[in-house]
Amino acid sequence: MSLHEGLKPHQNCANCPIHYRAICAQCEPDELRLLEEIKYYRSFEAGQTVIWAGDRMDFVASVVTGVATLTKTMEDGRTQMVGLMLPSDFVGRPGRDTTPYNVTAVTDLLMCCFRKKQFEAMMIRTPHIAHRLLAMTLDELDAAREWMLLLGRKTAREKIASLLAIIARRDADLVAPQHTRQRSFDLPLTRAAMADYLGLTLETVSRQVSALRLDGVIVLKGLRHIVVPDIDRLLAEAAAEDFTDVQVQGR
Amino acid sequence: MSLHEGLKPHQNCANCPIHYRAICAQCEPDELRLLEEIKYYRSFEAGQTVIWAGDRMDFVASVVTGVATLTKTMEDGRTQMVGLMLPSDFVGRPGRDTTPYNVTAVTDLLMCCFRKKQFEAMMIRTPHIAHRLLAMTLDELDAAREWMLLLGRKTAREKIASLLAIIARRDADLVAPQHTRQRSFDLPLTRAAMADYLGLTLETVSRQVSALRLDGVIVLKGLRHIVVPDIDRLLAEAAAEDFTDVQVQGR
DNA sequence: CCGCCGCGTTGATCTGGATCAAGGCCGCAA
DNA sequence: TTGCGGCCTTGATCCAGATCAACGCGGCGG
Repeated sequence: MSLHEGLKPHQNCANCPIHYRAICAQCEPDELRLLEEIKYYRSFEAGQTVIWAGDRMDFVASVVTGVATLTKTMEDGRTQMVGLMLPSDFVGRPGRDTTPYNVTAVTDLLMCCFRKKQFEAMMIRTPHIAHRLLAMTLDELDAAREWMLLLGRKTAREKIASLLAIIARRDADLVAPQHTRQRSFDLPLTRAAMADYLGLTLETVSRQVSALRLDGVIVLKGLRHIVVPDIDRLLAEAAAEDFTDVQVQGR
Repeated sequence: MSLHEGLKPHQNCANCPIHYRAICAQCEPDELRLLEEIKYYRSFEAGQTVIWAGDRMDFVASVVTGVATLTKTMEDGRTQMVGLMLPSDFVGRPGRDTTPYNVTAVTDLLMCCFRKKQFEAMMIRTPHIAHRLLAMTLDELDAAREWMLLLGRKTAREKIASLLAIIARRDADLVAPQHTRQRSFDLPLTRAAMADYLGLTLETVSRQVSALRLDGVIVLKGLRHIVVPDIDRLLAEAAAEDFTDVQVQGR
């Protein structure tokens, strides 16, 4: 699918696939019209870097389609993913002009951007945007803290199961809610990216994915498509007591 | 020091020790007067739980003096600290009525509280508060992401050094800025709490603290008071390239 | 004075995941 | 067709940190 084909359908915010959960979700029609005037789209190919840590960032943006990651890297090369940005997530920080992490497109990526200056001005005029940004930031903070529990205390197997559960859920949210226990989705990450996410090595990721497959928790169709026969089983493997609750009330 | 002695001096927000960096930092005098009317103090003794994960939380609060922790616990008892709240930090989430983590006083603790309902009403009327809360939440998110790097990729020794560096910095911020390389501070956490913070066991914490002491990176005066002869040496041990930058621009 | 308890240290051993190494699969370009 | 590069898997070995265990120290209540 070409990226340019993706552009046209969303010129109008009203048909935008992420409108109901993005930064603009609470905007009134007139506010939306203002946003529509200043927005512009940027697309990135899989693997491209959107912005480097420490660089000047003069825009903020919503992920429209595709997946981006935020990563931190130490001088010696150790890297840790600190954010997985899926459609509707918001990237950038009003009131600061450099990013503290790399932003990378891991799949082809379409972003809805606003010049930071203009966006900041909007924020002051339209409280709905500031309000929505606060709510989204608080959600991100909760997610980051959940992730800290994962990084600090979960086993490799639990980490893998948790990641799969998160992606399965976010994927399910985008389409109709499902009432069966079966889920299936495409894994947007390489083994190396999963390792960076989970604080593991890619070998360990590979081994644990194999183990979950051998134990029947997941079924692989090709390398990247995953079928989960029983989502509850996966959640149990993730040791995620309160996943359902937290995520549901989250957004 | 009795907790009640602590109450009187801050009845007036203007003399409050955390006023310049807490949620109320950007308030105009008239806004401050409104806050002053609805605020109330609560104090907790070291070890007391402020609120349990999942419980209804009908207030939000600033830490005035003392230290509190946010922790998450799995059914099998594994626990991970997900927030270390020092004076001026803000606890609670407007727009949600339960906490997803335990809040515990690790030292004697004084909090400046607001009923959530009233606070939410204030937020709508006074944009300075909403604005400040957004900035503080974004800072928290950055700190959480820094912490994720620590949990996912740092060695035990680096973790300890990082924690000591964070506390040394926050402590230094509260008093006059220091231009010597030497720092000293009281460690407000037990070995077990440090372990929960860092995703380690308390034995490993104990061993690594000893190792840093034997290597001359830190000097212990009693169990809890720590002298850092050369803060740059400690930062190097923490593998914290950008600590200074990030924290300075942070608040 | 004794015994207990909370907190910390230190030692011995074990193990989950890292590291090092080899090879498989697939798409693509020459 | 061959060769190559990206991605993934699997095996062998190693080691940082967990686990299990013992003990030290100071405060406190009997």
